[in-house]
Amino acid sequence: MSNAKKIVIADDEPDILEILEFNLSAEGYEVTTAKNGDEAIEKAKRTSPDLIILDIMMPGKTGIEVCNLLRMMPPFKDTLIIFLTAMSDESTEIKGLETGADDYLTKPISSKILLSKVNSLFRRLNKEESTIVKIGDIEIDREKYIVKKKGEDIILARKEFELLALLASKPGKVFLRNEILNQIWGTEVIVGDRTIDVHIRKIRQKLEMDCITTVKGVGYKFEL
Amino acid sequence: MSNAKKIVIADDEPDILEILEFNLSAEGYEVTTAKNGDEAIEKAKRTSPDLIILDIMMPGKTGIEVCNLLRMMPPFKDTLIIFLTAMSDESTEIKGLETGADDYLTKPISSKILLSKVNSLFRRLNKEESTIVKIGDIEIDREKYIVKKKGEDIILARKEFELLALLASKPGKVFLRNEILNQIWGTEVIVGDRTIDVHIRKIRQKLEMDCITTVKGVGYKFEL
DNA sequence: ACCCAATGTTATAGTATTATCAAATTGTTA
DNA sequence: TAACAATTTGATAATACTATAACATTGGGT
Repeated sequence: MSNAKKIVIADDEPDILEILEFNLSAEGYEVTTAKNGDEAIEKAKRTSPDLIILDIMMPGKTGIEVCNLLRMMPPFKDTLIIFLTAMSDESTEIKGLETGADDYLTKPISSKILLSKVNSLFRRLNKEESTIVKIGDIEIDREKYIVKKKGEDIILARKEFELLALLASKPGKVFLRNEILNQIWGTEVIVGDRTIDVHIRKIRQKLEMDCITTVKGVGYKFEL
Repeated sequence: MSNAKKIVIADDEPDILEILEFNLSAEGYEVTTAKNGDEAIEKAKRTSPDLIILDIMMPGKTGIEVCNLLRMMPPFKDTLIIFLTAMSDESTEIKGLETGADDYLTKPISSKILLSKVNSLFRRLNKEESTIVKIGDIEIDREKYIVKKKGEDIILARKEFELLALLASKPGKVFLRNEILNQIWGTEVIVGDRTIDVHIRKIRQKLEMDCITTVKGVGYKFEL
C-alpha cells in the first residue's frame, strides 16, 4: 500500500525516538525520525508527512518554534502536529495548543496511548478526505462530482458518475447486478436489464479505458 | 444565521457542569447541559451540537456507551466528542479513543486547558470559514457583504450574496439543491425549485462570468 | 463447433431538470 | 404610504439525461 500514512518524529532522546518509531512502524505507518528541530523541518519538507510529532524540549529550536515555522509554510498549514512534553506544566500545554498543534502528549509516553491518539486523529482526517478516490490514473471526487483521468476532466452524467463511484469504491470487488440496482436505483424503481449495460458502456467510452470488467452471469467490477 | 458553536455537556456532578457551562458560555459557545447519558443523547438530537463533552463515569449509561450510541447515528458520525474522566486509568483512556472520541480530558479539569483544547479542535474545523475569500478575479467579503471583480464592486442582493458565498466557500464542490436550501433558507421555509435557478441566473448576470456550473440532476458548483 | 443466455451496441423517444422571462408578492426606505 | 428593490412563483422553452427496444456479439457449457 503506497498510501501508508507518513509520520515525522523529532526528539533528542534516541531511546524515545526508537520506541516511537518501532511502535508506529509496527502499526503500518511510514516513520522518519529527526534528532532536532532543524532536521525535523528538513525531513518534513522532503517527505510531506501526514503527521509530525515534536518534542517540545529539544536543543536548538524547541518544538513550539518548529511548529510555528512549519505553520508558516503553506504545505504544512493543515498537517497534523502533536507535541511531546515532559512537563505537566499547564502554561506550556496551552502555548502548544495555541501555536497550532493539534494535540499534545505528556511523557512518559504509553505507546498504547500514543497509537490510540494517532489512529484517532487520522480517523477524523480520513473522514474528511474520503470524498476523493484515486485509482491509478483515475481520480473520482464525490464532492466535486468530477472524474479525472491523468488530470483531464471527464464529464459523466449523474447515473454514470454514481455507477462509476460505486464500482470504484471497492476496486476488484464484483458488484452483482442486483446490488448495483439497489444502490443506485433503489428498491422501488424497476428498470430493464439493458439499462446497466448501457451506462457501463458509456463510462467505458468516456474513460477510454478497460477498467470495468464484466463477470458474466454475475456482475461488474472496477480494476486497474 | 447564528453561527455560535453549540456544545452539549454531560456530567452527573452539578458543580462541574456549572463550571464548564460558565466557562464555555463566556467564550461564546452555546452550551446545553445534561445530567446523564440519556439526557445527553436527547439534548444532542435536539440541538445538533458541534461538540459533545461526556463524563465517562455517570449513573445509567457511561460516557463510552453514550458515545457508541451517538456514533451509530448518522448525524453524529462526525461530531466532535471529548471524554471527561477522573481515572488516569490507561485502559479507559484508550477505550475512549477507540470508541470514536476525538479527545479526552482528565479530572480535575483546568478550565484553561479545556478552553484551549476546545478552541484548538474547532480551529481545525473552522479553517474553511475565513471572512474574505479570493478566487481568481473574484473577492468575497462575508463581513462587509461585498463582492469585487477585478477590484470593482459588484452589488448583489442578500440572497444572491449568500448563495454566491456558499458556493464559493468550497470552490469546486457541488452543492445539492437541498444543501443550498438548508444552508440559505433553513429547514422551515419552503421555496420552490425555480427560486434557486433565478438567483443563480442573477449572479451569473451580475458577475458577467461563467463561474457557476450546473451539474444537472445534482446541483451547482463554483469554479474558476 | 454449436447453442443459448448473457452482455454489448446503437439510435431514439420520453422524461426530468434547468434556463429564462414576466408577473406577483413581499420587504424596505424615504 | 408611495416608490423602489428584493424575492418568489408560475409558465414556457431549451436541454441534457435516461430507459428501452431492437439487434449484434460474445463466451461458456455440452
